[in-house]
Amino acid sequence: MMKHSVVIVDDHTLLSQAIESMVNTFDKFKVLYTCKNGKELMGKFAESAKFIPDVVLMDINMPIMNGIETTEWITKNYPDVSVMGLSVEDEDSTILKMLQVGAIGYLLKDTEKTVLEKALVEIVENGFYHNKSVTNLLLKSISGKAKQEITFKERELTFMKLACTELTYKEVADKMCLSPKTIDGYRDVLFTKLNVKNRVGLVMYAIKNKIYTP
Amino acid sequence: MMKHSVVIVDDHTLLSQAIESMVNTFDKFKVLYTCKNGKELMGKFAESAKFIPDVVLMDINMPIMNGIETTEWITKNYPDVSVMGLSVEDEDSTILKMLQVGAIGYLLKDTEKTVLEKALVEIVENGFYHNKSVTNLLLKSISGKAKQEITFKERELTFMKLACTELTYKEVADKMCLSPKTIDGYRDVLFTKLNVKNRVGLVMYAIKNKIYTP
DNA sequence: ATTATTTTAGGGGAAAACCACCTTTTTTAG
DNA sequence: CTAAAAAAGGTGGTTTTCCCCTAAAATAAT
Repeated sequence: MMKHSVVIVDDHTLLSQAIESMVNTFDKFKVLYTCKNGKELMGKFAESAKFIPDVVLMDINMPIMNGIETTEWITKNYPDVSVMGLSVEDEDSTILKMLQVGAIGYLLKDTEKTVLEKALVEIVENGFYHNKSVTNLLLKSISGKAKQEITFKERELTFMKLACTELTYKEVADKMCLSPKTIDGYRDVLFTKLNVKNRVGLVMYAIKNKIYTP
Repeated sequence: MMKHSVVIVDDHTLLSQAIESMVNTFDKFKVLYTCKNGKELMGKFAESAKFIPDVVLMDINMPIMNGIETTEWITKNYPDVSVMGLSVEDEDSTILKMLQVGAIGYLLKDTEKTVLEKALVEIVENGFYHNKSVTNLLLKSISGKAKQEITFKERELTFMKLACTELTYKEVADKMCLSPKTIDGYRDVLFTKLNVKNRVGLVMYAIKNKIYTP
């Protein structure tokens, strides 16, 4: 029997190679190659049809081109390739986003070896894999409990980043070449929009949502 | 030839099992078992002498009992066991701390498979492994450039954590059953000690140093 | 061209945060 | 037992933040 081909995308070389070793112990699967980011994967795909696998195991947190963008690109241009998300974080919004852009399954990094194998088998045989947490998440999402996206204007993002520093609002206004009163306005809008009470709340929101990275 | 035994400690099951698969492909090494945290490892060591390996591959960021504490315990009680740190983060202070408590080497998670194998070989043959970044770090440390530890009292830590919330200092004082003026004092001491100008600076310090986790 | 809408800006006031300096109590160490 | 250090509390003041409300200017839509 022909083994199914797998490609692993993860910026941590050791991890991707370790997962490679593991996948290679599975009966029905073999690793074609590994990549450090989405860009590298795009290059491979373009290079030759031989480099297009059955399944991609995709880490979410990568520099250069992250898992979500890359997954979107794959499912759009190579709909026959199944993408499975792989991440240490189990934030609802991240998982949902992956599924929205076409990932066919999602695994947290602290799952058992056998679970990964079963997931891979299900993907190539049934075309999908959902573990319980994803199912629960989907249910939550459908029943409308998953919070809707909050979007920000460019200026608001700039302001938020500066609010995460030791600058006073007056100094922030200087940096942005605006009147302090305008900054006052941005702050008030964001406080309402994000439902926070003060600057610390704003800072926490920015960090939790990766608008500002400490 | 007898293979050297390796134990992997990492809270992410998939990763530890993946690394297990990889190590098992090395000629001279085989994995005895894997653990999810330091506590589990202590249990194993106590259970039977058969569970004491030649080398421990230790992740730093773990719940329950972290890599540093665990390493300290191992080197103190089982000096014949070599511990090698393994982490995604390359913060100077973390690596130094690992070496201080007796780790015999340190690898970032984005190293090549062959590097890991070479490191393991060096450890069992020469008794140590140092890659270039660790060497540089040691040089920096010796030349006194590595910043000295700042320590905190229990109260200060509690205060810092509460300062990272949307509570006002008055509310923080209530929570800690202290006068607002005492809180004022804590704040002033910390501002000076950490060289920050305002509450946002304090919050950032707490997050960067994992005193508060968002 | 005339509405909307968004962006920017401002006044005034209350609360919170910040800062410098001082006193008392409790702990710790010699 | 006592000197020193650390912790806790206090005065009084300045600056910053926060919040309500209004409005000109720029942009987009009809």
